[in-house]
Amino acid sequence: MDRRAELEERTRYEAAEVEGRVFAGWAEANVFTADPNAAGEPYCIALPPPNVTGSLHMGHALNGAVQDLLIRWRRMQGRNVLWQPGTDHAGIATQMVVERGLAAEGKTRHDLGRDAFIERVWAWKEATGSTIIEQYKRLGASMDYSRERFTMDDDYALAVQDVFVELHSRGYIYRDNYLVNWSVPLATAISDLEVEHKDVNDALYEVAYEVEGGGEITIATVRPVTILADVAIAVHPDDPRYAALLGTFAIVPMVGRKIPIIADERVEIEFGTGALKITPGHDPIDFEIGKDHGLEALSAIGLDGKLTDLMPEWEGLTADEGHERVVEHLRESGALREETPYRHSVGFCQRSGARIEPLISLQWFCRMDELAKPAIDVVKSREVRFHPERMEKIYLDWMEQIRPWCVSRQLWWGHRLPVWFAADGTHVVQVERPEGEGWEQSTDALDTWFSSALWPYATLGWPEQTPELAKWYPGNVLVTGRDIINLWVARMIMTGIAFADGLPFTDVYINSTIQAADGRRMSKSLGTGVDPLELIDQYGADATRYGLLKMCSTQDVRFAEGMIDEGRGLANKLWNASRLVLLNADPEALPTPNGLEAVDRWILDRLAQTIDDVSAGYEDFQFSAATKTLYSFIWNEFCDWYLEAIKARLYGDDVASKRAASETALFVIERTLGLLHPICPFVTEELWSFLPARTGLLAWSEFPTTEGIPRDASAATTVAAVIEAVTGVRRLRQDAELSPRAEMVATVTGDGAAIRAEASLLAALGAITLVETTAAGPAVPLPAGTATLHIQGDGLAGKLRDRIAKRREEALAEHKKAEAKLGNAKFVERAPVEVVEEERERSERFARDATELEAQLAALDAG
RNA sequence: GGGCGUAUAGCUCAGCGGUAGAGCGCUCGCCUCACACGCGAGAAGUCCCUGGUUCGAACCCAGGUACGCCCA
Repeated sequence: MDRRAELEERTRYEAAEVEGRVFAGWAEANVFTADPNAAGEPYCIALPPPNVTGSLHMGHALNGAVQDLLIRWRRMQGRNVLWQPGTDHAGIATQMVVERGLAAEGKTRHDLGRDAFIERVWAWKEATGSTIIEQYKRLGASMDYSRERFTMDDDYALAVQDVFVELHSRGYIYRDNYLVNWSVPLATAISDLEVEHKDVNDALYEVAYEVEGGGEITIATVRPVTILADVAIAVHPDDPRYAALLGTFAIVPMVGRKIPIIADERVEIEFGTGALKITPGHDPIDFEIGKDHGLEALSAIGLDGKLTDLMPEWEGLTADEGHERVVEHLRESGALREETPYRHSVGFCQRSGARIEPLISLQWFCRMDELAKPAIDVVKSREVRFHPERMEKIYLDWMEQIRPWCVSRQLWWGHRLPVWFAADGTHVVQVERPEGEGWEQSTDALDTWFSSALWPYATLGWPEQTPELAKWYPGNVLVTGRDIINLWVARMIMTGIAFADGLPFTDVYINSTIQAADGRRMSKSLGTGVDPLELIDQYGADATRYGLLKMCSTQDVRFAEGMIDEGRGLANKLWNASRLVLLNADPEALPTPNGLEAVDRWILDRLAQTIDDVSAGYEDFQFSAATKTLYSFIWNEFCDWYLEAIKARLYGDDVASKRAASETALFVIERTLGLLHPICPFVTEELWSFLPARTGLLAWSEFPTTEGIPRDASAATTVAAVIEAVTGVRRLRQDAELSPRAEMVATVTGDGAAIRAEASLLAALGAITLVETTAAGPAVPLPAGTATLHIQGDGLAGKLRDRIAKRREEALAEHKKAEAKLGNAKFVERAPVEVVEEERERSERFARDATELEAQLAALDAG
């Protein structure tokens, strides 16, 4: 079947039929493949590497749509683009996935041993690790898939180790016994950013401790089980209630330990009883206070989550069981004075959902303050810009009070620390195994975010000076979600400055968070998730991309499927508009307009404006605005008016007129496809293949500019008058209950030369025939302000009496409003002259309209 | 406890000093030779509340109310 017949047959745009084929075409032509030796100013985006265990969710889809828009747009502008894909190894998540598989076989990772387990993880990764990257293809993402990287690739792993060693040698990385966030089920430390805080209903217990030498002191606690590890009681130095007790000792209930009563300004006088039990082994503030006062840290709960031998008969109980026993014991002994419901915020492990135990353990930390300093400066100086701008506050707030980062994890899957222990317990930090016998590598793995912090340059081959690194680093843009700003954006900037000698990107676009339709968080566990792949199946990738980009501006949004549907509608509309033109255009016509009529000049003027607006939208990260501009141009201007206006010319016998219409329409379509391509790549590429005289793929074509497109304001005025006339006549037909296609005869009064010249346009669009007569009928005022269209027809005015009366009321009301403004001396005096002038015109126009309508009513009533 | 954001048509959202907008939904009329995933017409809004600034406020400022999110 030839292409024309094919186009005739395909009366709907079928995304499912097109997308796979078009994508394969791009792949075959290597459109996405980046070449460091190619010409063009470099432009680089590193895909924030999704978790290797993940599958595409709405956040990824939006994120991918934005990045692909930028990349396709820049590619069309002739930039040498690289969009770098890949995944991160997600230590905890991946280990959990593989352990679940083992559990199904009745095994644990300990049955296999570390090496065999890691082999098994690799096997899993080889089998399913590229799932999410494959899913990005469904979205049309034009990443260079040949460069897919993984944070555990051999050379990447070396880069990670180099950074660790370097940070250690600069004195940033150190090992210490410290209170960390401990996840009992995962048996590992986690960082502050992996802890989620939630409000929980607990109880506040007031417990009396005996004071040596008589009396007692009552403290308040939400975790009485930690009493077993108390090492002091602290009160505020200015608290008169306890001044006399300072320097004396209290006796810890149950265990009988003698502990000092000390003064510390960090105690809140108003909280509880004002006396704070100090348990450095289980609370961050207590840990600090304990350190400053030289107190020992005891642990009531061990790393296994069970009670230690501080109370030998309870050793091995779970923390919850221990809590019950302690409360029971305190109650029976009479030490428990008060138990009141208490709601407070508690940390939970993001991955396992378990309550975090703050526990002391020996971990590796990275001091961040010095790394943060230059990274703060580049944001404050706007070398790195956040979009929307206010997002930089989140970054700066965190960076300016940054704390040491616990980088070690007690996991098997991940980058093992380049730390080597000798038999005597001493250690060295270096990449290579040291010479000699008996060295054991640290069993700890690095926090996954430690390795992903290097993503923008380690994927380019750093620390080797590769052509890729030379070409694409520093990079341009990072597109991500707000929750990632501190986990990632901050760390990429910090390490980029410290190691790669430049910024990983200069713009950070934070995309909206998409909430479920009911305003809740979109999540699988809540069952509120929407699968973007299902949307792509149902509506097509173009529609999904369009909808996501339309939905998201600078604030969070509720998911609205209607926006996706709107995208589908637009794709179909563009498809059919193109069919109309391609199937009916002069076969000799090329997209180079000549011999233009007013409506042709009008649509070209509108096209030029659209090119400016869309380009500005892409440039300023205003993607939602760009989708709206394109929608209204394509649908409401090009289809609703221009195509309707030229149908008669396309079907008619006037060769020159048909030729001009064909050329103009083809030209507008050609440019529009280019403009829309970054948002809807599939339908535009498919249509491109049907254009006459095109070369190559749209994805590689030049992005439209306004160069050579004539601007014509007077054509815009004329067409606006025609549109007003046609709309007015349609309204009259509806009100008079005439057929929508009824031919109408009209006459123009007033200064109507421009509209008289467009008689054929009025006929084509509105079935209106202009005649010269003095008979006045129902009036349609035209926007030029001085011309009026009078519709001829027996009895027509009578049918329209209500409408005429209503319009008169409206005109009077508007006139009155304008007069009131003009009557205000201060307005006339202080408002800009244009505004006053405009108001004057409005007033006159409404007065004229009202008079005209009044006369018609009078004529009607006179019979 | 600290911070950020949002309240505009039935729904989801634009607009951010000078005549209240879109899509969907709704009402009415159309199978008009690109599209019924369509075409035409229409109804629908104390722009959260109270003050203030201004000739003029949905828009700026202050306070309040209600939601949402982030950080500790």
